[in-house]
Amino acid sequence: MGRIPCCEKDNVKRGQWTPEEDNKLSSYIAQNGTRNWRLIPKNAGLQRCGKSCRLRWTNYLRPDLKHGQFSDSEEQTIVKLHSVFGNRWSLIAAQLPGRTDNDVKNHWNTKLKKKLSGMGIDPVTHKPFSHLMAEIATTLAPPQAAHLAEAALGCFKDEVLHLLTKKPINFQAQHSTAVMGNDFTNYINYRPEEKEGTVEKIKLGFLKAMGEETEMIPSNKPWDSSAAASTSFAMQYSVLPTMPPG
DNA sequence: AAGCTCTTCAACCGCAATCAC
DNA sequence: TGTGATTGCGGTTGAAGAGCT
Repeated sequence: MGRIPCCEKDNVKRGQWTPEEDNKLSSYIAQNGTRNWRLIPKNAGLQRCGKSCRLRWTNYLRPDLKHGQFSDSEEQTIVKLHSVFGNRWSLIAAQLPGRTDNDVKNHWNTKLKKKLSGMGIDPVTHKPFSHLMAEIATTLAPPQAAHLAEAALGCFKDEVLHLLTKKPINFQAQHSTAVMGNDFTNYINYRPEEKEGTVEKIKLGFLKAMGEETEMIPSNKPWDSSAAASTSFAMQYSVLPTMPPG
């Protein structure tokens, strides 16, 4: 049996909308409203499925939509609401006049997620990665923790690699209005001095999780980034090499 | 200049919720 | 109250343009 299709796919055009189609749809809706999407394409003289018309109208043609860049305050709102509601895009978009759920979702996936990751914050839990690593390391017995930590590193390997090998993240600067505005300082509730501890916490957490001797690099020695790179890959594949000698 | 990769965002898909009868 | 139709939602895809080598 299977699902009943929402429309006859053979007779329906797909892909990008033309200005002519937009005009037809807009003028039809201006005169008749948006009742019964199934009939709208037929009545408006469009070879489109009703679902496609609804999407085009709600995401692009509606006169009350904003089409420009997201402002800093809009971004702050999205991040805050996402930390509470998760991927409930329509709920989040409802708090942003003129923005659609699709807009918010796209902006989150293409910009905000990366922004948070780059700041060392997990975009799913909204916690700093260092905290997640520490939680993994401290809440489980070593044998299970080792496997879970491996899995976690697989997920976060890009961010961890960034932390360990690329330029240090400047938490002070990241808290500034240049990135997320003043409110963001309150949103991430941790202190600038955590910068110093981030790498150490990750190393400690994994050493602990792996049941290794917690041999630490003396804090006055610089972290060898090439060794760090191989270390993080090694951790991904469950072999944790000895930390570089001091 | 050409080809490749990356990013963006409009559009599609399928499922779930809601509505109408 | 049950059932089919419609609408809403979130995940995913792919075309187009930008950037890089």
